[in-house]
Amino acid sequence: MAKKITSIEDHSTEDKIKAAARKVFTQKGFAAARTRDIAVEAGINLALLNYYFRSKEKLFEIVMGENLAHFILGIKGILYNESKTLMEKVEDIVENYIALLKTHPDLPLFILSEIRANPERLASKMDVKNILIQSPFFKQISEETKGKVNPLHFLMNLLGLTIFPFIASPLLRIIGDLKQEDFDALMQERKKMIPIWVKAMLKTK
Amino acid sequence: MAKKITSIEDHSTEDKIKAAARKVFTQKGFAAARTRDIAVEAGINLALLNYYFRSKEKLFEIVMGENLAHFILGIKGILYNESKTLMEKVEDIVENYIALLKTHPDLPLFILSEIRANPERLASKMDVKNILIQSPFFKQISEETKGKVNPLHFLMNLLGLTIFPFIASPLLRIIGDLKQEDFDALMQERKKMIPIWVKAMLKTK
DNA sequence: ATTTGATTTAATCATTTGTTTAAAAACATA
DNA sequence: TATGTTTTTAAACAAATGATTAAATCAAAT
Repeated sequence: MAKKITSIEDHSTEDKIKAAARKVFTQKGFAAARTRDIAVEAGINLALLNYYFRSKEKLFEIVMGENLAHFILGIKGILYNESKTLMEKVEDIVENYIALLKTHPDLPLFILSEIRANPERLASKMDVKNILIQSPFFKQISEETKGKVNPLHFLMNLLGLTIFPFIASPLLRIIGDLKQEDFDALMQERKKMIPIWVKAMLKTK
Repeated sequence: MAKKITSIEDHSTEDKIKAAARKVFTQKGFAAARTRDIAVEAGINLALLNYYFRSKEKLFEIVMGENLAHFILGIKGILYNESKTLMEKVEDIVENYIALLKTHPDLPLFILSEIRANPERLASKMDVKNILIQSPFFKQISEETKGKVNPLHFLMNLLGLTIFPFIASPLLRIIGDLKQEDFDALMQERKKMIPIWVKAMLKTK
């Protein structure tokens, strides 16, 4: 197989291809992405793509895996922190995701689209489930709300408030006549507001 | 051009193709959808697709247009109702969308994915913007909250809470070990809860 | 310097896929 | 029935696209 000695150098051919693939796949999705686009973006010969990663499919699996890890494992540290309250973790999660999505806005739509297009691909990553439900964070939702709130509702609310605006940003930007910087400013406001809103929601009922 | 007299009959070839196209496009997206898949789904000869609708692109435009109309114009009546309060309209919108998405769960992801893939296609539908911001609903947000709430935040919250769970349903169903009926039940609960949550959020400064 | 293995290139292949064509079949009308 | 029109079919085409091949180049080791 292909092996690179230049692990210090981040501009190895392999890494250039992977970076280009991440960009093209994430922007256009698997089906619309052309291996030739990836090659051009990486500035390499088309055949090198297959030389280093056997196939478009294999390359995609790698990019998708890293994207998923970036997205989900990124908050694992927060979920498993033993010394913070539920609301402190909410603040951390919101802050983490809004920062991440500012630089990688089309990560959520990419992940969710590809899961819909190919649900079985996710099956192998089902440990996602355990990472979440076994976390102290998940227990805290039940405990600190004394069972009055379904943890799934809590999760949907938190993620819906945080992630949805990025997914719908093209529409929202048209509706609100927003430049990129205006949109970013709105998201910064949400960093502060979402924890407050979530707290208010918890007090109902 | 192709014209059908059998407007009573909903099983004209043209309608069969359109129905099949809606199904395949909405499920797989434009790029991954194969004209042959559509033909098989419709039970017609492949060439008929081009006979009735010049091209895959043209057929897609029609399906997308109808999907968009279904999704956005569907709530126009609610937005422009002159006799209901803001919160009554929130209830109506939530009810409308949860009912719609129960039968058409992949409508939002389809629309948002294709807008991302091809933003200029939406440009023509920019009246979406005016339909919204000129509506009594939009004015009510400012009035009934005395300018304390940015209408865009209000909109993101309402739609995020309502629509996001459907977009993320494959992940949520894995996390929560939910059968389709369990998920539907959760969404029914949200019908009642979201207006309550939104009201609580409005009270926070 | 030569050899050896890894990397890169240009060219080509095989398949998929949107579309077209030409003829057949079905239909309507006189 | 005869005639013209619409609809349907089977076959084929051309372009796009993922993948492969064989030769060239490069780098390191002997």
